[in-house]
Amino acid sequence: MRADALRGHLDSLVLAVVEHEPLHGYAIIEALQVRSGGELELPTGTVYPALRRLEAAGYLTSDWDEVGGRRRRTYALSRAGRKALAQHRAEWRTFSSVIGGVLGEA
Amino acid sequence: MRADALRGHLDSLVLAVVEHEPLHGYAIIEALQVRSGGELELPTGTVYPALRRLEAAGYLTSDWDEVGGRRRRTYALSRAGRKALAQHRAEWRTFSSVIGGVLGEA
DNA sequence: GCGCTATATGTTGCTTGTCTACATGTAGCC
DNA sequence: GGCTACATGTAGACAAGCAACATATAGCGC
Repeated sequence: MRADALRGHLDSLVLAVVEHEPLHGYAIIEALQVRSGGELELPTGTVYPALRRLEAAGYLTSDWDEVGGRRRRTYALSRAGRKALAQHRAEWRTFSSVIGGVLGEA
Repeated sequence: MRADALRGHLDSLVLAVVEHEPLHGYAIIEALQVRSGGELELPTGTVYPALRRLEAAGYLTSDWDEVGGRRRRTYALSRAGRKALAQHRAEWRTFSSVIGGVLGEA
Protein backbone atom coordinates (compact mmCIF):
# COMPACT_ATOMS: atom_id res chain seq x y z
CA MET A 1 0.00 0.00 0.00
CA ARG A 2 1.40 3.34 -1.02
CA ALA A 3 2.61 5.59 1.74
CA ASP A 4 0.66 8.81 1.60
CA ALA A 5 -2.59 7.12 0.68
CA LEU A 6 -2.93 6.89 4.44
CA ARG A 7 -2.62 10.62 4.82
CA GLY A 8 -5.57 12.06 6.66
CA HIS A 9 -6.94 8.65 7.61
CA LEU A 10 -4.49 7.56 10.26
CA ASP A 11 -6.22 9.54 12.99
CA SER A 12 -9.45 7.68 12.39
CA LEU A 13 -7.68 4.35 12.60
CA VAL A 14 -5.97 5.17 15.86
CA LEU A 15 -9.16 6.42 17.44
CA ALA A 16 -11.01 3.29 16.30
CA VAL A 17 -8.42 0.98 17.77
CA VAL A 18 -8.61 2.45 21.27
CA GLU A 19 -12.37 2.68 21.17
CA HIS A 20 -13.12 -0.35 23.32
CA GLU A 21 -9.93 -0.60 25.38
CA PRO A 22 -7.12 1.80 26.19
CA LEU A 23 -3.82 0.79 24.63
CA HIS A 24 -0.23 2.00 24.70
CA GLY A 25 1.61 3.07 21.55
CA TYR A 26 3.40 -0.15 20.83
CA ALA A 27 0.19 -2.13 21.29
CA ILE A 28 -1.64 0.27 18.98
CA ILE A 29 0.89 -0.41 16.24
CA GLU A 30 0.42 -4.16 16.74
CA ALA A 31 -3.35 -3.87 16.87
CA LEU A 32 -3.41 -1.97 13.57
CA GLN A 33 -1.24 -4.61 12.03
CA VAL A 34 -3.49 -7.43 13.21
CA ARG A 35 -6.75 -5.67 12.39
CA SER A 36 -5.58 -4.86 8.86
CA GLY A 37 -4.53 -8.41 8.13
CA GLY A 38 -0.89 -7.36 8.03
CA GLU A 39 -1.38 -4.51 5.59
CA LEU A 40 -0.54 -1.76 8.04
CA GLU A 41 3.01 -1.86 9.34
CA LEU A 42 3.32 1.62 10.71
CA PRO A 43 6.69 2.94 11.86
CA THR A 44 7.02 4.56 15.27
CA GLY A 45 7.90 7.83 13.57
CA THR A 46 4.38 7.85 12.21
CA VAL A 47 2.38 6.62 15.16
CA TYR A 48 3.94 8.34 18.15
CA PRO A 49 3.66 11.85 16.72
CA ALA A 50 0.08 11.04 15.75
CA LEU A 51 -0.72 10.03 19.34
CA ARG A 52 0.70 13.26 20.69
CA ARG A 53 -1.25 15.18 18.09
CA LEU A 54 -4.47 13.46 19.02
CA GLU A 55 -3.87 14.05 22.69
CA ALA A 56 -3.11 17.72 22.05
CA ALA A 57 -6.38 17.92 20.12
CA GLY A 58 -8.19 16.53 23.14
CA TYR A 59 -9.26 13.27 21.53
CA LEU A 60 -7.04 11.05 23.63
CA THR A 61 -5.96 11.07 27.25
CA SER A 62 -2.81 9.34 28.42
CA ASP A 63 -1.46 7.82 31.62
CA TRP A 64 1.88 6.34 32.47
CA ASP A 65 2.04 2.92 33.99
CA GLU A 66 4.72 0.32 34.46
CA VAL A 67 4.43 -3.32 33.49
CA GLY A 68 7.32 -5.71 34.06
CA GLY A 69 9.81 -2.90 34.54
CA ARG A 70 8.81 -1.20 31.30
CA ARG A 71 7.23 2.20 31.12
CA ARG A 72 4.10 2.49 29.03
CA ARG A 73 1.99 5.43 28.10
CA THR A 74 -1.54 4.20 27.80
CA TYR A 75 -3.98 6.14 25.65
CA ALA A 76 -7.72 6.21 26.11
CA LEU A 77 -10.47 7.76 24.03
CA SER A 78 -11.95 10.94 25.51
CA ARG A 79 -15.53 12.04 25.11
CA ALA A 80 -14.45 14.44 22.37
CA GLY A 81 -12.49 11.60 20.80
CA ARG A 82 -15.56 9.43 20.70
CA LYS A 83 -17.43 12.20 18.97
CA ALA A 84 -14.57 12.76 16.53
CA LEU A 85 -14.49 9.07 15.75
CA ALA A 86 -18.15 9.06 14.83
CA GLN A 87 -17.51 12.08 12.64
CA HIS A 88 -14.54 10.39 11.00
CA ARG A 89 -16.59 7.30 10.28
CA ALA A 90 -19.25 9.39 8.56
CA GLU A 91 -16.58 11.22 6.57
CA TRP A 92 -15.01 7.94 5.59
CA ARG A 93 -18.29 6.67 4.22
CA THR A 94 -18.62 9.78 2.07
CA PHE A 95 -15.01 9.74 0.99
CA SER A 96 -15.09 6.06 0.17
CA SER A 97 -18.22 6.34 -1.92
CA VAL A 98 -16.95 9.43 -3.75
CA ILE A 99 -13.63 7.88 -4.70
CA GLY A 100 -15.21 4.54 -5.49
CA GLY A 101 -17.81 6.29 -7.59
CA VAL A 102 -15.39 8.36 -9.62
CA LEU A 103 -13.00 5.47 -10.02
CA GLY A 104 -15.80 3.24 -11.17
CA GLU A 105 -14.93 -0.30 -12.02
CA ALA A 106 -16.20 -0.31 -15.57
CA MET B 1 -14.52 16.59 2.84
CA ARG B 2 -11.19 17.24 4.48
CA ALA B 3 -8.40 18.31 2.16
CA ASP B 4 -5.56 15.91 2.73
CA ALA B 5 -7.80 12.88 2.83
CA LEU B 6 -7.49 13.18 -0.91
CA ARG B 7 -3.74 12.98 -0.74
CA GLY B 8 -2.44 10.12 -2.80
CA HIS B 9 -5.82 9.46 -4.42
CA LEU B 10 -6.13 12.42 -6.75
CA ASP B 11 -3.94 10.83 -9.40
CA SER B 12 -6.28 7.87 -9.65
CA LEU B 13 -9.26 10.15 -10.03
CA VAL B 14 -7.68 12.18 -12.80
CA LEU B 15 -6.62 9.09 -14.70
CA ALA B 16 -10.11 7.63 -14.36
CA VAL B 17 -11.78 10.75 -15.67
CA VAL B 18 -9.78 10.84 -18.90
CA GLU B 19 -10.07 7.12 -19.42
CA HIS B 20 -12.76 7.19 -22.08
CA GLU B 21 -12.22 10.64 -23.57
CA PRO B 22 -9.35 13.13 -23.51
CA LEU B 23 -10.16 16.29 -21.58
CA HIS B 24 -8.49 19.60 -20.87
CA GLY B 25 -7.74 20.78 -17.34
CA TYR B 26 -10.76 22.93 -16.79
CA ALA B 27 -13.04 20.18 -18.08
CA ILE B 28 -11.34 17.68 -15.78
CA ILE B 29 -12.14 19.84 -12.78
CA GLU B 30 -15.76 20.05 -13.89
CA ALA B 31 -15.97 16.33 -14.63
CA LEU B 32 -14.69 15.48 -11.15
CA GLN B 33 -17.24 17.81 -9.65
CA VAL B 34 -20.07 16.23 -11.59
CA ARG B 35 -18.95 12.64 -11.10
CA SER B 36 -18.58 13.13 -7.35
CA GLY B 37 -22.02 14.60 -6.96
CA GLY B 38 -20.54 17.97 -6.08
CA GLU B 39 -18.23 16.69 -3.36
CA LEU B 40 -15.02 17.45 -5.23
CA GLU B 41 -14.43 21.13 -5.89
CA LEU B 42 -10.76 21.09 -6.69
CA PRO B 43 -8.83 24.35 -7.05
CA THR B 44 -6.67 24.90 -10.10
CA GLY B 45 -3.62 25.01 -7.84
CA THR B 46 -4.27 21.37 -7.09
CA VAL B 47 -5.25 20.03 -10.48
CA TYR B 48 -2.85 21.72 -12.87
CA PRO B 49 0.28 20.66 -11.00
CA ALA B 50 -1.16 17.15 -10.77
CA LEU B 51 -1.64 17.06 -14.53
CA ARG B 52 1.94 18.13 -15.14
CA ARG B 53 3.12 15.53 -12.66
CA LEU B 54 1.15 12.78 -14.38
CA GLU B 55 2.45 13.84 -17.75
CA ALA B 56 6.02 13.89 -16.47
CA ALA B 57 5.45 10.38 -15.12
CA GLY B 58 4.36 9.29 -18.57
CA TYR B 59 0.76 8.52 -17.65
CA LEU B 60 -0.75 11.35 -19.65
CA THR B 61 0.04 12.94 -22.97
CA SER B 62 -1.02 16.47 -23.84
CA ASP B 63 -1.77 18.48 -26.93
CA TRP B 64 -2.63 22.12 -27.39
CA ASP B 65 -5.68 23.03 -29.37
CA GLU B 66 -7.79 26.13 -29.75
CA VAL B 67 -11.55 26.28 -29.42
CA GLY B 68 -13.39 29.54 -29.85
CA GLY B 69 -10.24 31.59 -29.48
CA ARG B 70 -9.28 29.89 -26.21
CA ARG B 71 -6.19 27.79 -25.79
CA ARG B 72 -6.69 24.39 -24.25
CA ARG B 73 -4.27 21.73 -23.26
CA THR B 74 -5.99 18.43 -23.77
CA TYR B 75 -4.78 15.42 -21.83
CA ALA B 76 -5.13 11.81 -22.90
CA LEU B 77 -4.33 8.58 -21.11
CA SER B 78 -1.19 6.86 -22.35
CA ARG B 79 -0.66 3.12 -22.42
CA ALA B 80 1.37 3.40 -19.21
CA GLY B 81 -1.40 5.52 -17.74
CA ARG B 82 -3.96 2.85 -18.50
CA LYS B 83 -1.81 0.33 -16.72
CA ALA B 84 -1.29 2.68 -13.79
CA LEU B 85 -5.03 3.23 -13.55
CA ALA B 86 -5.69 -0.49 -13.30
CA GLN B 87 -3.02 -0.68 -10.61
CA HIS B 88 -4.56 2.26 -8.75
CA ARG B 89 -7.96 0.64 -8.85
CA ALA B 90 -6.59 -2.54 -7.33
CA GLU B 91 -4.78 -0.53 -4.66
CA TRP B 92 -7.94 1.38 -3.92
CA ARG B 93 -9.87 -1.82 -3.33
CA THR B 94 -7.24 -2.98 -0.85
CA PHE B 95 -6.98 0.40 0.81
CA SER B 96 -10.69 0.81 1.09
CA SER B 97 -11.23 -2.61 2.61
CA VAL B 98 -8.34 -2.14 5.05
CA ILE B 99 -9.57 1.21 6.32
CA GLY B 100 -13.17 0.09 6.33
CA GLY B 101 -12.19 -3.03 8.20
CA VAL B 102 -10.19 -1.28 10.89
CA LEU B 103 -12.75 1.46 11.26
CA GLY B 104 -15.52 -1.08 11.60
CA GLU B 105 -18.99 0.19 12.16
CA ALA B 106 -19.72 -1.66 15.37
C1' DG C 1 29.47 -10.85 31.22
C1' DC C 2 28.16 -10.51 26.22
C1' DG C 3 25.20 -10.43 22.38
C1' DC C 4 20.77 -10.77 20.59
C1' DT C 5 15.77 -10.11 20.24
C1' DA C 6 11.48 -8.25 21.78
C1' DT C 7 9.34 -4.58 24.15
C1' DA C 8 8.71 0.40 24.63
C1' DT C 9 9.02 5.56 23.68
C1' DG C 10 10.50 9.30 21.34
C1' DT C 11 12.84 13.13 18.00
C1' DT C 12 15.00 15.24 13.74
C1' DG C 13 14.81 16.30 9.29
C1' DC C 14 13.25 15.11 4.54
C1' DT C 15 9.84 14.84 1.21
C1' DT C 16 5.71 15.50 -1.19
C1' DG C 17 1.06 16.85 -2.24
C1' DT C 18 -2.69 19.95 -1.47
C1' DC C 19 -4.13 24.56 -0.87
C1' DT C 20 -4.40 29.78 -0.93
C1' DA C 21 -3.43 33.56 -3.35
C1' DC C 22 -1.84 35.61 -7.16
C1' DA C 23 -1.13 36.41 -12.24
C1' DT C 24 -2.61 36.39 -17.08
C1' DG C 25 -5.62 36.32 -21.01
C1' DT C 26 -9.97 35.52 -24.17
C1' DA C 27 -15.17 35.51 -25.24
C1' DG C 28 -19.62 37.13 -24.66
C1' DC C 29 -23.09 39.86 -22.59
C1' DC C 30 -25.17 44.21 -20.93
C1' DG D 1 -16.31 49.58 -19.47
C1' DG D 2 -17.53 46.08 -16.26
C1' DC D 3 -18.94 41.58 -15.25
C1' DT D 4 -18.98 36.54 -15.66
C1' DA D 5 -17.46 32.28 -17.54
C1' DC D 6 -13.74 30.00 -19.61
C1' DA D 7 -8.86 28.64 -19.49
C1' DT D 8 -3.97 28.00 -17.82
C1' DG D 9 -0.56 28.48 -14.73
C1' DT D 10 2.99 29.67 -10.61
C1' DA D 11 4.92 30.75 -5.77
C1' DG D 12 4.93 29.88 -1.25
C1' DA D 13 2.87 27.93 3.00
C1' DC D 14 1.64 24.00 5.53
C1' DA D 15 1.07 19.42 7.26
C1' DA D 16 1.59 14.55 7.67
C1' DG D 17 3.95 10.39 6.98
C1' DC D 18 8.45 8.39 6.81
C1' DA D 19 13.47 6.85 7.45
C1' DA D 20 16.93 7.09 10.50
C1' DC D 21 18.53 7.73 14.74
C1' DA D 22 18.60 7.61 19.94
C1' DT D 23 17.58 5.47 24.35
C1' DA D 24 16.35 1.96 27.76
C1' DT D 25 14.59 -2.52 30.01
C1' DA D 26 13.67 -7.74 30.09
C1' DG D 27 14.84 -12.19 29.00
C1' DC D 28 17.24 -15.73 26.65
C1' DG D 29 21.37 -18.46 25.18
C1' DC D 30 26.13 -19.01 25.66
